[in-house]
Amino acid sequence: MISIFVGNLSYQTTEHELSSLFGRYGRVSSVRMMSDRSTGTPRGFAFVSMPSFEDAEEAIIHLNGASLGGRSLTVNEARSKDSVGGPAMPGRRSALLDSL
DNA sequence: TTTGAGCGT
Repeated sequence: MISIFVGNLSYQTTEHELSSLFGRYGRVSSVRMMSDRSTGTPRGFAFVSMPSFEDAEEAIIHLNGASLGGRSLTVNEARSKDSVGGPAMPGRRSALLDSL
């Protein structure tokens, strides 16, 4: 399972919007809109999970920089403090680096 | 408006 970070979202954007958008390029497993944990303030980003690297790669390449709700989306492999060292997992090629 | 949660060691 691959996690994809989607940033620069409009506050109007819904999980359903993202699901149908990403669904054009691959199989969407789940979409999570994030907001501030304690205040509930929208944080303007979301995570989309996809079942395979190929699905994620297609979605990232096609949707990074795309326009949604008047904003330019930021789309790339998710990282978090638990996945140290950047977007790609060890032994895997990064869709982003591969497309550059 | 840009990387999710926990809080211990």
